[in-house]
Amino acid sequence: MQTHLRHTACAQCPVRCRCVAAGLPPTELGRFDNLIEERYRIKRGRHLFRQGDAFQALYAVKLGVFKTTLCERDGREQVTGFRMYGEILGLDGIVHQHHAGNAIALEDAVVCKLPYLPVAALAGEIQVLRHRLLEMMSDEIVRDHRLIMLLGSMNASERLAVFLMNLLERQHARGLSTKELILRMTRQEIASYLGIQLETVSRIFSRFSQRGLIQVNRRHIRVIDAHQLMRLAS
Amino acid sequence: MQTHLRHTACAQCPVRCRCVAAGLPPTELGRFDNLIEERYRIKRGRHLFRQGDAFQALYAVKLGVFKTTLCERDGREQVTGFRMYGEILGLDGIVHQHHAGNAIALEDAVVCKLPYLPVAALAGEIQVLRHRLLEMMSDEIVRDHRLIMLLGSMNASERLAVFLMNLLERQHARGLSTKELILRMTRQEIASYLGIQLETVSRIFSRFSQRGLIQVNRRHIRVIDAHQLMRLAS
DNA sequence: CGAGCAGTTGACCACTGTCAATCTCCGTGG
DNA sequence: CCACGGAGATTGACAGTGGTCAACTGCTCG
Repeated sequence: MQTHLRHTACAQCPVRCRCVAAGLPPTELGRFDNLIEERYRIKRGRHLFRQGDAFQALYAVKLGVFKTTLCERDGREQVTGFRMYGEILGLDGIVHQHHAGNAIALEDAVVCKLPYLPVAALAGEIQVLRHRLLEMMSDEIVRDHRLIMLLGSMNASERLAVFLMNLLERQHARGLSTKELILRMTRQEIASYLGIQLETVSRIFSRFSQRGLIQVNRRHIRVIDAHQLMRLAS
Repeated sequence: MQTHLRHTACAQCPVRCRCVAAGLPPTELGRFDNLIEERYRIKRGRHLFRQGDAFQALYAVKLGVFKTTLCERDGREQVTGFRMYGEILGLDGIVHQHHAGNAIALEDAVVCKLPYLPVAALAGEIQVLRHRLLEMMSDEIVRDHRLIMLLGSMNASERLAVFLMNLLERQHARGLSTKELILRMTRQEIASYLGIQLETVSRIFSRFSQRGLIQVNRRHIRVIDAHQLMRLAS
């Protein structure tokens, strides 16, 4: 499932500013770094962890994109989020010591394993780390609430517009294009995330395209009228 | 908006076992207790805090029920949760130092104000408190994910069945009746929370009633066939 | 090069939303 | 004490968004 990677110091990590280690002064960064035993390469389509697995660590995405999902007894799968580099996976495992959902790589990915107990212990000593940890959890809660609002009160077009704007925003924050999008997920996965059917996703992409808001070619999206799209996302 | 209350020690608090202070040994409970300057009485319908307010503290519900909501620019309001005693409000304010949503009392309520920075500082020293804090945030994330699953993949009847079972569960955990429910919220608030219309809530209550699953009298629900209801909630 | 998965599009219809009328409490004030 | 007003809840009629089923296309990858 996973391939080991040679250790690379946090100090050299290009996504440190988004990670749990953000803001740590050099001396303490070293202590944090020592806790990270392993970095993994996860192949596209493989699980980083599964619902019900014993919880041992949080994971920081260094490269690639993951989807997080929940499975019902009856087999229905709900996508609860997409995580790209600099974001954290596994926060929902802390309460019950078991992962509450799945994390699956949408493309070949690399993660750092942050063993929970040692990190939490270090957070006792280092104030910056402690606040950062609480901040990241709070951030996840805020994002979840926004998704709840989307699912609870928007129609299909609004949902898709919000979804696109959100991806563009995250690309922008990472210094990437704000016009071009390469979707890492299938229509099915987008649909599940947005609480609609895959056919509806497809139809609305087509409608947006006809109205001159975007150009669609399978996973490749080019934004033509960002302003109009923003208005739709209200 | 708020009325001050005389200080009551955490050691005597009947809901301590559910609070952030759960599991603290007596000596350290005193230190925690010292941080809590104030306890408030909130009248029904009043805000505990508003979206955008500066974030200073978390709040533990001692008595009563709150709804948490998010407001859109266009005035749409989405209910994101209901909190009863022993639960925590305000965790979404930590990231941006501003409350990300509203908290409104559905009946006369009492809360303890837990000033964030002092509590976080104490969490640096007391391991139990630190873990408890992280646990409660993780718990909120898990609950949000379950709501996302409900909103993303269930039909209206399933949503209402899950809602009822969830309330019953929480009552059970608190030693209250598992057959009788007094709803503290309006049909409109239930509807918003479940991502449907209030008329749909009303219709499905009627349908459940006709099928002999429950008896409905406005805010008063009596469960007749819990097993069947559970099955619906799948 | 072929199989199979991903995506698009059409036809049809059901669930739920919308609008409106009515009913039932409950609190307030004459 | 009763009448009145208003908010909350129920119910009906109708309409529309989005779900379902099915056919078809075109990548992509082994």
